Amino acid sequence: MKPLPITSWAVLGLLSFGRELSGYDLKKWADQSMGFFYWSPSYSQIYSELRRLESVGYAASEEVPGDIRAKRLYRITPAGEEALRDWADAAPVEPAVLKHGPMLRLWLGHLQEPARLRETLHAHRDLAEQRRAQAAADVTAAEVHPEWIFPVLTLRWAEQYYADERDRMDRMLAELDTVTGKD
Amino acid sequence: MKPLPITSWAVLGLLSFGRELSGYDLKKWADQSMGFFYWSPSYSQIYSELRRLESVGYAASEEVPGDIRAKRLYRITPAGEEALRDWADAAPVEPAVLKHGPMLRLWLGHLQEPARLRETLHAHRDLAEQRRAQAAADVTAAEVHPEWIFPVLTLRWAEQYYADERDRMDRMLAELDTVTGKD
DNA sequence: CTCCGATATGCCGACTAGACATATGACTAG
DNA sequence: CTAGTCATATGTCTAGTCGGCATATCGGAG
Repeated sequence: MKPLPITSWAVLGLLSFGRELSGYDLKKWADQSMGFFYWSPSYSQIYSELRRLESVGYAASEEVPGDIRAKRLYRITPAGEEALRDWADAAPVEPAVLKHGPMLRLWLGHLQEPARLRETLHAHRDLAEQRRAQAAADVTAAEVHPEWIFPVLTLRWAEQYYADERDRMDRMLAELDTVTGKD
Repeated sequence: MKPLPITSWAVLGLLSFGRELSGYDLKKWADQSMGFFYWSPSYSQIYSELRRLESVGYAASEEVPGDIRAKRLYRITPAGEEALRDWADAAPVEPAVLKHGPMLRLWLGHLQEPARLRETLHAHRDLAEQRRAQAAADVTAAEVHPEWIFPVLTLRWAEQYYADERDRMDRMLAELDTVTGKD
């Protein structure tokens, strides 16, 4: 019995809030609730993780005939809940990993027109502000549910994270002006 | 002729500073200089990227008999430099992606002892401070070379990034205390 | 009336990480 | 003095992951 990858536990974690979800629901909800601080696994990934979780007995599913087309709803099993708790308790926490495309571009700044570079960084700054606003709105919507306290904490964190990101970009743009002489 | 993945351009970018480097050198230098804001491609990845870059004519190499064992030094070709410039100018910049393990743990906070969770977040806080200090030291070492201005800008950004990360963790730990009643 | 987007699932190819394999000299702990 | 570990240097192999495409149907926009 080999250890499961983190993605498996993340998907099982989505199920651990007690709702029955289809693969499609799961993806949408993952994008919304974990998307601010963690990756968004692709649909294909989610569907194959669900099959794996079911095969090891951590999840169970049933076919539900829908209006448009049938779907399969998954729920966590008691065995799955126990395994998830054990994992959260014992597994080492890997450090945060960042893949920052705009910074990579800045690092290669000697290859580009300063004006073009500034455009790129400015677009990133605006995106950060959009995400901050979205996180702020999600906090407001979620904090009325006391059982979502931990997701709310991460949303508050995300709001600050994207505010910081926006402010760093503003400072970086100003610094870039002094370096390239505003040309 | 299909487009190359970003990693190819990142490796070519490492060569664009004009030095001749072995795959081993490249990995070490990538860890040091881009590691703060971008992933660190594995050795296997780097070696296969170098072979690909040479096969499309963007890099050239020569065998150098070393003291201990021979090594192969790569350099960028004029065609590679032009292709890299075109890429930097034209390719869309993908948004930054974060994979934040400690936040994932907080999101699943209902599964864990509050004390254990606090340990995890505190360890992450200390790691952020370490990285901030390292980035600050690298800024000092690199800013004496005027041709490294863009890498220096990204290092200054990284110093602020990890300072912000540290401060957010401090605030999050305080907030967690009020939520879980310091138990 | 046709095209597009949302629902819902899944395959396939390409990309990526990480463990391991190999070879050797230099340091270092018992 | 000798075994173990580290650094150099390159590479194979497995498993994990992403993104594009395929499929099917319904409702709304133009």
